[in-house]
Amino acid sequence: MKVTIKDVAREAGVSVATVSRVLNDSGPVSERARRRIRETAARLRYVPDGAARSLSMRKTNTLGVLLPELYGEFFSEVIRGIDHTARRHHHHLLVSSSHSDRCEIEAALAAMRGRVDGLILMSPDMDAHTLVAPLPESFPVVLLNCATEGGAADAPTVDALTVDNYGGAYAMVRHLAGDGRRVAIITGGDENHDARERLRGFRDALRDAGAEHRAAWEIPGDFREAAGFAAAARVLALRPRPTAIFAANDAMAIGAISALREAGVRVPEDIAVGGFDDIPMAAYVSPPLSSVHVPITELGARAVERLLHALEHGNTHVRRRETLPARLVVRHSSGGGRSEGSERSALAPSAERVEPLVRSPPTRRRHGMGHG
Amino acid sequence: MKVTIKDVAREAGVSVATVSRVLNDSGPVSERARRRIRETAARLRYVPDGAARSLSMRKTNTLGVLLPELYGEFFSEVIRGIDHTARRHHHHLLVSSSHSDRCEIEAALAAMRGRVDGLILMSPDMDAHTLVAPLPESFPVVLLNCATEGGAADAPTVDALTVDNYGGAYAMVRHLAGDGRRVAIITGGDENHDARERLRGFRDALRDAGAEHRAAWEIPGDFREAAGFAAAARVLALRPRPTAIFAANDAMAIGAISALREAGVRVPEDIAVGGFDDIPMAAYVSPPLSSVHVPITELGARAVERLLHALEHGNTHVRRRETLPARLVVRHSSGGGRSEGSERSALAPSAERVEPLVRSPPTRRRHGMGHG
DNA sequence: AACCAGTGTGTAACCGTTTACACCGAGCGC
DNA sequence: GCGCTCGGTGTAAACGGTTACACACTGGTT
Repeated sequence: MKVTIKDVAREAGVSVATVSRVLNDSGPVSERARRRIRETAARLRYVPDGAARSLSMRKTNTLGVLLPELYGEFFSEVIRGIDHTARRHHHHLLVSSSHSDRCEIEAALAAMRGRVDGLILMSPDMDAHTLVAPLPESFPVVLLNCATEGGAADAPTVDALTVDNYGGAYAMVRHLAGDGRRVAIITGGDENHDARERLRGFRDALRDAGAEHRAAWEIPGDFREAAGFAAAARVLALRPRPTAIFAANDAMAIGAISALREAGVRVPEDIAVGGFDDIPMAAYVSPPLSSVHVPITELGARAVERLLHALEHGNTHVRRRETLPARLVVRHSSGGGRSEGSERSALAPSAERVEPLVRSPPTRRRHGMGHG
Repeated sequence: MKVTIKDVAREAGVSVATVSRVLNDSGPVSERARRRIRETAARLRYVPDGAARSLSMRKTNTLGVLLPELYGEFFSEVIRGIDHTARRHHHHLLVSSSHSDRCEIEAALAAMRGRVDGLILMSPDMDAHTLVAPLPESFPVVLLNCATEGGAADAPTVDALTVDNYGGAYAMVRHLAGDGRRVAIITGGDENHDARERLRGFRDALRDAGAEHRAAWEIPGDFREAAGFAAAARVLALRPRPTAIFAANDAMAIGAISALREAGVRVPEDIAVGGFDDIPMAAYVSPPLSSVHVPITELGARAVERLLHALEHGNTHVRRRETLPARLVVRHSSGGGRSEGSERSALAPSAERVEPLVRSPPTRRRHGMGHG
């Protein structure tokens, strides 16, 4: 069928060991043989078989990536960070989407056995510990945005990375409540770890701000635009009516703004709106959406670095849980920035106020949209 | 180290062959042995090794996917279609990004040998035939949006899928020129296959419409937002000034609209703008952007189906080149749809006119943006 | 009684690599 | 001349599965 190392060896008049040594630069080979083998391999178009190599070396140079989905602005950016870092370290990516389904995750995990050296797992809807428990102790795993119940907080049993959902939500809600507004939240579901943390930040911020807080102001959502639309309608029916809405992600915030606009409610004059994630579209909607910027790409990049580190040290390193900072980005939907009519405001995020650091948004966006 | 099939066999008091037969449902095994093996395998948490399996069966159940990038609205949607279809057929995905660099592509191709059963390759910037030429004849490949110079048009040497760049551009330019407008184009680069086809559609549409056409009205771009911004400035300096701009993709169209707005030029009254791709953001910018909708997700899905078909038939099937239709979507930036101020127009694509079919945009978007 | 079909099982070859080990010269100090 | 190291090479055993083949046993035909 295909041309194997034996074909090359026979053709070049040497043994397979010598061919292997030349191709991997392992062990001494005479210059003459070296040249002839190189030439033969090129002529025969020989390419070593990955599966055989992996089996023999017990190393695949491949990282498994298991995300809830593979598309959408959020996951896309995660993958970007993962891909970029992995390829820099000459590793391949075996990706799969779990659809947050326990069976699918378990199946994917089983299927990856022997095909990957380590795993990056993102599963915000499920307890990750029970998922990775069946895996052998020596198998390196990095968790992304997962609830990690097991182990003490300062000595986790598995590596984990999170963005600062709590802190970001806290900052946003303090900002929204700052003008004496009554703040409602559209949540992201009870099962979701990110959603729970953001809700916790919301509650603590209101408490610390001395602002009023009612259970009815916590409207359930599911991270999708439609939920934001529906939830905003419910907010409008509340008495006293909240004067600010914190949506647990940007998609729901955008849905909420749609609903408010249809109802003739002005944003931000009547009701201010804030989101979470700072997806690229946030700066483009009208009015430009205040949000919490999370370093999504960096999250993926750091995950790969941690995984490779574990690989190098035989997974004997000390496990850590790391939280990446989130930054408040104030645009017009919460009263900051420039008014809607002026110049590029709806199209370019030139008028945003960022805390505490200044970001440079156009670069990222300009690269992200083109194709080909 | 890990638990292998031999461990299971020893523990269950049978031979490896029997264990293998049970786990794969191949060949007859007594009910008693079957039960004991199942129980033992579960107790030992045995999971077969993928690499060993691939090597032995000469089948990996994995598809290679090589794209210019892995992120951004466009590629993200392609991956979505690929992932969804592949997992439905129980195949895994080994993905890689090429950055349109010849060396990287060749390296990735080599690395995939023995790890994948077939390949989906998207490389709009490069002649794909010279890329896949080194691959063995028996290795199935599906090209996406590639220039395929080799072979007669009706008997291509390799499977290929494209979207109707020419037809979509043609429809858009006929639409823009319909009101007697002078249409300029912002191109996507000479090397890019998609860009070339869209330029061809532009030229033919102007010719068929009997509209004026000048070489100076073809402004070079590169598919990125910044290029659209710069190109629009150049358009404004032309005399007579064009009254419509066809940007070869949406990212450049959005950049162009920014530039026009900064210059105080009204869109669409003074200059109408049309894009290409219909990325999710297109309906959200202000004014909502007319574009050409391409079935990106379906492109990925079809590619997988073609690949699996080739796999089933030992790659002996007859190669085909297929073109997926593109649809004109008229929104306000080209004079269609509702005016900017009314209701949800800037936020929801409720006011768009679609030809020839009606699409249902909210569904896709609502799923695409959330995370978790 | 010889034959055959069919079921259940084990042995061993094979998939395409890497690599431990053995071996053989050559060069060199003693 | 003897033992040494050391560069260069080949042989064969892994790696962890699948599977062709042989074989044993059972029960029903001829």
